[in-house]
Amino acid sequence: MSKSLIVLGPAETVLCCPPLTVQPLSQDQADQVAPLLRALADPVRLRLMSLVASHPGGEACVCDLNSAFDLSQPTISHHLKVLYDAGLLDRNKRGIWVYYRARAEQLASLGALIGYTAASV
Amino acid sequence: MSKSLIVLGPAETVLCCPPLTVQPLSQDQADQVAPLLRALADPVRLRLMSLVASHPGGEACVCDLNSAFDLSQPTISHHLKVLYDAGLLDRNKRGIWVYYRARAEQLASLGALIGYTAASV
DNA sequence: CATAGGCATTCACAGCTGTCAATATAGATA
DNA sequence: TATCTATATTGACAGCTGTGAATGCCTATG
Repeated sequence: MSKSLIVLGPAETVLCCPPLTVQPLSQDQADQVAPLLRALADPVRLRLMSLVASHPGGEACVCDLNSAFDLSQPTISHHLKVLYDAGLLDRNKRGIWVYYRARAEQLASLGALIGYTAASV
Repeated sequence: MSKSLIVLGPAETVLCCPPLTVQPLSQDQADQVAPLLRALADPVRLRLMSLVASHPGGEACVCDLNSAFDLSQPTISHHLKVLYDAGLLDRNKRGIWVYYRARAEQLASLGALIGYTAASV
């Protein structure tokens, strides 16, 4: 029930909300949360997110990500940008290479919003 | 890490997956999960979902849902169908009225997949 | 400098999505 | 049966989305 302040995107701020099962979302809240889900709601971006999030060190180089897909480099770059703009990935350029890091707090917030239950399936 | 069998849609079955942060999703897994997120990734459907899920009794009548939006009845019906087809809502017709119920297990699975963390923000 | 490699951006296009008006369907009731 | 009410379906359309080809930008290294 306690509302938590989470950081969104390069410099945005969003006041988030209790779990779906606890209280109806306001239209404003829904308008803030939906873009995060939209960003995740694509098979390629889901795989990108899990590749980055589960990578040793919590970071993955784009060079590694490109090779995991049968898609063009611009397409992968586009998907990474969508995740970054949504505030789900951090970007970090070191030398020639660009590294992305998952924002665990954002994922945790989203997860708690959607299904906050101790009982497993 | 343990894979759990969850029920999807009117009669579908889906083998689900460990949290994004634990292990990369396979393409097949991503293809199965993405539609669920797509269904949720709309402000209207998010509000519909939370209205139903947080309704006393866990059930909500369409007649109540329509009045909560500034949208036409067919549009609400369309969004409910999307959530139903994705396996996130159950439908139940009693007399003239139709009641929808949230599938808590599905929401819990999705939530655990996205952000399974004890640490709050 | 100049060149090469890693990644982002632009442009273009087919396919999908949210919306409403019109219409259909199903159940209750007269 | 006829009619009314609640919900679903169909058809149409503007706007968005995922994709690749071509190109640009930055950084390291000759």
